[in-house]
Amino acid sequence: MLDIDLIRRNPELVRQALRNRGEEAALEPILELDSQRRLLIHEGDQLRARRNEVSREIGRGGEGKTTLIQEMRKVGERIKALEEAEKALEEQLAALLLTLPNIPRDDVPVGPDSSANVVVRTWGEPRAYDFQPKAHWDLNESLRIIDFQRGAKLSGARFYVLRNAGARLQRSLISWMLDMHTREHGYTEVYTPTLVRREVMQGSGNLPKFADNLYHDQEDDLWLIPTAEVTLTGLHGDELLEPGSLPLNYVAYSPCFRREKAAAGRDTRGIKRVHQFDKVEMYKLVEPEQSDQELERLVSNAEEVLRRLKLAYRVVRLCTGDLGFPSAKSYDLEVWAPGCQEWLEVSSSSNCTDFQARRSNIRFRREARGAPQFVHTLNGSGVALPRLMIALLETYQQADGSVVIPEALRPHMGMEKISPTA
RNA sequence: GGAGGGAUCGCAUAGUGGUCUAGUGCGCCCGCCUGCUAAGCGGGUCGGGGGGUAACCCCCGCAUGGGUUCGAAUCCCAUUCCCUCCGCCA
Repeated sequence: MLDIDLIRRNPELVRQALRNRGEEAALEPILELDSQRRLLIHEGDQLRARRNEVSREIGRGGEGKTTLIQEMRKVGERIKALEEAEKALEEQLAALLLTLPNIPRDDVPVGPDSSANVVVRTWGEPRAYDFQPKAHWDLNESLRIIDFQRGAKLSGARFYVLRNAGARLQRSLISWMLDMHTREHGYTEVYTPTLVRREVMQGSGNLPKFADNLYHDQEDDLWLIPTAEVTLTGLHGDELLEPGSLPLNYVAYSPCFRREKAAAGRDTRGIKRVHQFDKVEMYKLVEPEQSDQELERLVSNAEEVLRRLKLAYRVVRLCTGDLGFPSAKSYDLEVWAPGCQEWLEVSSSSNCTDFQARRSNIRFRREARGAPQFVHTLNGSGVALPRLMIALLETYQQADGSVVIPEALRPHMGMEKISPTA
């Protein structure tokens, strides 16, 4: 949510910022509703002040009570009418404000779409092969650790079953990443619900605009999270954090659910794009001055996962047109998958500034007597599992169809190699 | 799913229609005093919104939403959450 005060004071700045994202925002209706709203508030406040005063007078038993009571009955009716009108305006205003995305940071390259993204660095060399590396779905023909048929039998297209070393690999990666982020990077591990109330989904920015991509239980109006970012945003919702509580650094493992309606027909082979996947998510709540530098740290924490697995990757700075709805600045990590010959997005780290904090009402106080202020929130995958596993399987495949487990993961995995099964 | 109890300022509590402009204690902040600390003394201490150049003024908020009333923390209705017990259950 954008600051209504900013829109009021500097609509041109907001308009241009959103235009850079490819969004033509209609700010006039917002400004119009806002000024109407303030007129109503003003009149209502004055009438309430008068009623309070007169009621006190009546209580003291002054003369002319009956006329005053008559008069106040009228005033009460007017107040009620004003309150109803005010409520309606506020709902309309909120509905409009909730559809505006965040304003990009100044150093975000301006561009229309992913073609204008900038590769800021690459790490590692893609391995050289003396055979033709296979895509993971072909590798899987002999490994048989991903069961697509039975996934579809259970739940339909874009669902899969992991078995044997496949399931074990995923579990090891989760635990290994959580250990790294908690023990070495200073994050606190949390485990959150996977179903959330509507307001929580709205707080992170997924509702109202992206209902299409979410699974929803109608009976209880609960929503399946597409990422733990949702619950980590809501975690401190409606809280006023005491001085000294920031920064807060969280890491959470969770399943993620996405309907992927917009990508129907794309990436249908393998496990690159699925309806349910697991992810380890990092999340920070920080003071506003810290958020830019914290984003760099967050990215580097995510990179560490790939470095230790010795996977070739690149860091991409997203341009204005490619930013996610709540993000002011984002980096993606893309890992090289030699089988499908593709850079796979395994992580996206964003500085959401005060956008989610406003929607979720997360504030802090600098000093004991200080005025409350919105925190800045950041999120970054650390990292998403299916694509990480694609990269691992494809990168470490051998000519005989086996896959060598990278050194760093062996203690957790308890094996050195995944071999084809009969 | 059933029965009962509860939700007031950071914490603890007072408050059962107008003197509540929500009191008191603890905690916290600022002073004073004092070798230091503690104690003591004095003052202050919530959030949101509106108006005003400002000093400041006003409105709203006692879980949430409605209702009754000139006036609601207080009365009525509904909902949510927490606790206890019963039933069911990984």
